[in-house]
Amino acid sequence: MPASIEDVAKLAKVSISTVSRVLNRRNVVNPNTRERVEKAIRELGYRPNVFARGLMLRKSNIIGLVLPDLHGEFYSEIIRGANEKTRQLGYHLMVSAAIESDDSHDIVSAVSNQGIVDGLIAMVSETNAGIADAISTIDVPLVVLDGDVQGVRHDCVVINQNEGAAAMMAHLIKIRPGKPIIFVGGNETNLDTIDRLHAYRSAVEQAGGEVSAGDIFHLDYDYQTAFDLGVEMVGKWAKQNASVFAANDEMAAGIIDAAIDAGLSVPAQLPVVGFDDTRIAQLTRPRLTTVHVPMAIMGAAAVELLLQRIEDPKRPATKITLQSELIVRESCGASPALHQPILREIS
Amino acid sequence: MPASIEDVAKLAKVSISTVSRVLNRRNVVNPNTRERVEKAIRELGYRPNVFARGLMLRKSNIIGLVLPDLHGEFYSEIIRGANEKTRQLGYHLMVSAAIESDDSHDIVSAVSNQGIVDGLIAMVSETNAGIADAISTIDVPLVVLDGDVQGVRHDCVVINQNEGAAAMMAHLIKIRPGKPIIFVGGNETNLDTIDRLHAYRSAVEQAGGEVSAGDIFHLDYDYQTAFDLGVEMVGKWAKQNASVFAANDEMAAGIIDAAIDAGLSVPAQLPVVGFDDTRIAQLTRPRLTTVHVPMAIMGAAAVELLLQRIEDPKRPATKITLQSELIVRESCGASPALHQPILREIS
DNA sequence: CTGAAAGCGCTTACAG
DNA sequence: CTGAAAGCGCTTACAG
Repeated sequence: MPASIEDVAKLAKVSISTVSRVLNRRNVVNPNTRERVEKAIRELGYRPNVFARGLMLRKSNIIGLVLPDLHGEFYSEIIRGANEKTRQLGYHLMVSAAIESDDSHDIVSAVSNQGIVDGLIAMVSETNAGIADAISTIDVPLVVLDGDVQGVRHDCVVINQNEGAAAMMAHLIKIRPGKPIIFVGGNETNLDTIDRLHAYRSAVEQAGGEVSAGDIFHLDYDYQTAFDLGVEMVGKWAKQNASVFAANDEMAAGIIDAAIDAGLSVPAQLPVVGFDDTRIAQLTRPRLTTVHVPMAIMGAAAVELLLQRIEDPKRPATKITLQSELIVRESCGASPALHQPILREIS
Repeated sequence: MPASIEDVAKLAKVSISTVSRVLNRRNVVNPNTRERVEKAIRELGYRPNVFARGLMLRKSNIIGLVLPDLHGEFYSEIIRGANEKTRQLGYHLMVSAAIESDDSHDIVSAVSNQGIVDGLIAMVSETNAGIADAISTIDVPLVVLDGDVQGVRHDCVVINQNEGAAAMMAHLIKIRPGKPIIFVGGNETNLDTIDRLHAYRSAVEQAGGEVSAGDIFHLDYDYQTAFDLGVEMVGKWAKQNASVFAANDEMAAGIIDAAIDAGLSVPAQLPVVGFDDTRIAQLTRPRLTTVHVPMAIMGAAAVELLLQRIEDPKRPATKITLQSELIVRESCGASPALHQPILREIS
């Protein structure tokens, strides 16, 4: 049984009020008294009981992070950024992600309904996700990542994907003017895919082209399915002098590998670009031209925002927009030197 | 202000004792009464206060997971496995990882000293880490991942790396009998590297070879440093008809890329193999021959073990050993068909 | 500057 | 089967 505040009080021959005061550095405690108390605390190895404290203060110093998934670098980078900021600011991080067996409601309640977190960061990556409903029922400060939830007042941090995606499209169009660009996205209801596809359409139309349904594919962000698609399509795409714009790096890698297996040279016969700028982007050969998305920073920014909200519950809702950035490597067929001028043109 | 147990009691016209009883499904409560109470609970949207409950029960249903780092797939897979099992068993997961600014003591205390977790899973990956000291001071049930901590009674789950590493070495020796094998490890104090290097030495000696200091390199598990080393050494290694045994997939990828950039063909002129079987292993060309390490399972097993210990504090300390497994792909120069016979020989 | 006392929201013997 | 009461370990007015 660990020492309680009463044990400390007895040892230091003061009341528990005084012990509590030195703990919370409130009103000035007499230096001598304080020293006695501190000595007792040390001797007893006393640490305040979090539950008793939480009961009074209604604060746990724990924030929750709810993710739709835990596969891949994308999410782990968010956790990494959130962990760092959380620790720096003296909080703790409770992480929860969807598992196969649960509907999205469970995920949120798993971390929030217990009432133990002081606030919640939730990533909403699907438009149709019940997670949005679930979120709308929670009653702690909330920061939404990536998406938006109707009907709840909340802060959010999003990535301006449009910017990076538009730069990428401009880049591809510049390299192969008038040639088709294939879009390989994730699920149709996935918010990131929606954003990136939107940028794709705009760019194609703006360039005077026409968006063809046959140029758009919806997969699942995985290497293997993209590889399989590539096996089937890569020859045809090369014949059209097309380029491939994949909505994440893994799918780009899959398509590149399929192309190479088919004896095509990337980028010469088929430029392929990705999105996210994960580690994978530097491991493929050719190295991936992609769009950098600051995932760890997103996690950290969310934590900061949330803690500000916890401190001041009625500050105006804030939206932080992080910029994405075109990273030109080898898989698009343009030397990095080409990069600057192009960027300038579209800005 | 959320509803309290008293609000429920009033609405249902019973005492708080009765409300508490229906909540905890203790002694049979009269069905009629129970129904009244449950109705009140529903109407009020009542949820028990975790802090008050924790104060009485001394239980938070939160377990802590302390990791040395959060970069890369290795750790994220552990989190994924732990998250799944934790949720299945009705617990919550608090994650904490080292950040640059702290000494290892901070990491552990960040999650355990608050006294809020019911138990702790800690990964110890360095022999010299102060984290071991820090861990020895904690007073909740503990499961150690990968390493071992002196002087504390604890359960642990480890990977039998020796098995996979030995199989890999036998495989390499079989392919190029009598030729040198280069070992590229992580830090010298890293437990995984120590294990893998040990298997390396044994295998070389057992094959009648001699371990040469010049064949052993200690890097940092990163792609880039391995690539740099490769740039420098790859030609020499190829001339010696050597093979390269890297202690993780990323470094193997770095060396492969360096070899290819140098105009060498992998595996024909330089077989290179990895360790861990992360996603990267399937993205490299040639695909990596590597050793599969069940990371997610390790995370899940640790959670299970911890919860068993929490339930029964005096059960004997248990050690779970998970097997690693040689995965033959392309980068070693042996067709998978060769795989089975070789495995049989060494077993 | 310090102490006695109330109260946070629960659980759990103890009576009835 | 149900209620009154004590107690978990804190914080915080309120007096002094």
